Amino acid sequence: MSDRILRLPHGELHLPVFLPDATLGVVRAVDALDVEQVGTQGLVMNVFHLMQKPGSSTIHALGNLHAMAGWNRPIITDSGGFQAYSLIRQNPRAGRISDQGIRFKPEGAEREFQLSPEKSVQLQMSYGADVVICLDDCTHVEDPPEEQRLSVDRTIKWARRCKDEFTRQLRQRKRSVVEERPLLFAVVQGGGHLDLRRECAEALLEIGFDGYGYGGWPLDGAGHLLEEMLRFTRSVIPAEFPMHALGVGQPENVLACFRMGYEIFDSALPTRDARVGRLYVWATDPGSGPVMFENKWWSYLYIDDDKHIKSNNPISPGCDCLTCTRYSIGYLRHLHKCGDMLFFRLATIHNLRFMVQLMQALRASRDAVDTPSNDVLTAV
RNA sequence: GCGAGAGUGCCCGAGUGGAUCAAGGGAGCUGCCUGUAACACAGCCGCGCUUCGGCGCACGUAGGUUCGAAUCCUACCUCUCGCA
Repeated sequence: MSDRILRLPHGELHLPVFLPDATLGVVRAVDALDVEQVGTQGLVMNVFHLMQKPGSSTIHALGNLHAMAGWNRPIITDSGGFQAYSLIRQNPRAGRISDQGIRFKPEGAEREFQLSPEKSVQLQMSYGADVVICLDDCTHVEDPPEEQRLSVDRTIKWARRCKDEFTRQLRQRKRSVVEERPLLFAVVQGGGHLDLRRECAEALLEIGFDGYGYGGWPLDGAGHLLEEMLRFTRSVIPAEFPMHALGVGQPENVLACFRMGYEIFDSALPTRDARVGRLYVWATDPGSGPVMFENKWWSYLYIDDDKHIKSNNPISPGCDCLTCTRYSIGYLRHLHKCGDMLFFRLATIHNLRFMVQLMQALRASRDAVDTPSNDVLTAV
């Protein structure tokens, strides 16, 4: 079986991999053991949120991200570029982005925060992240060309500063510590412009990173995946580098991105969908044979639908998760309708299990066409 | 039993004679949700008809006054507080 593996300080990531978003240091509604038992390999956390809540000194006092969250497998930390961008896009008075970095004061916050490329890297490393992501200057596809230009220039400059800070931090580490170093990923911006995407990707490759991410909002106004842009960007980055489709988590979109060569995914969608009662269902039990991705291979189950009131079936036939092996759709619907918190946990466990199974199925589908080889991705 | 007060849509609650549909919350329902969302946002939200323009019935119940009543009057029912 061919296996593409990312070796990290806290373990390996077998690619492709989906990492649930534990933005604030927790996958909402579930505990670390739930996440682990479902087969999740790693989590994505976010410095933008964590530096505010609970704050860096508290995180350090609690033994850093892994100890704090009771999670001893890999953690990728996001730089905060996207979140700052989203915040400021929604409310221009909430912050400002300049060449120096980002200053922001979220509503309700006591003080102003600031993030620079250097600071983002310092924080991520000090928190004990396994993969550090460069601070990027995010845009929306529909933003004007001038802004895309500016975003690309800034993202490249910031990436260089992140790399410098990253190597500086590594050098300062004591030699006696024989732990594996974290990886550093850069993010390719460029909005909807092929030339800018290429320019950004090539400049980042020149600087040299362990992996790359597709940056910017990955969907168009109608919610469709920006396939052309994603495919093109992946094609510019050599195949030996893993690529992270940041924020892509809808199963269909994950499949599409995987086929383009993306192997790392993170999103709040599967867990959020779970919380609002939108559950993922396999058309056929993935444990009973290879998944045929050609047809309608999965569907949504809306737990509130009246037709489920007396359903004694599990959410997804054959699913081996705690929720499906133990509880019926009818009971889960009841839990949701009466607002019991248990629903959030059970639903989240199921959707996360679905994503793990999806990754296994994607890996199997690759094995069916690839020549067997062991391919361990090495650091630059 | 006596005295005082109160009964408004699923819940809370404004409204004390008149303009269009009983204000406004909450709950509920629909939609939205992809590197922030148990949030926020948008729509619906008394009942019955409808040729989709409307029509009829609803403010504890039943009568009454009035051109017109959730609003005023009478009786009854129910609840709350106080006194026995």
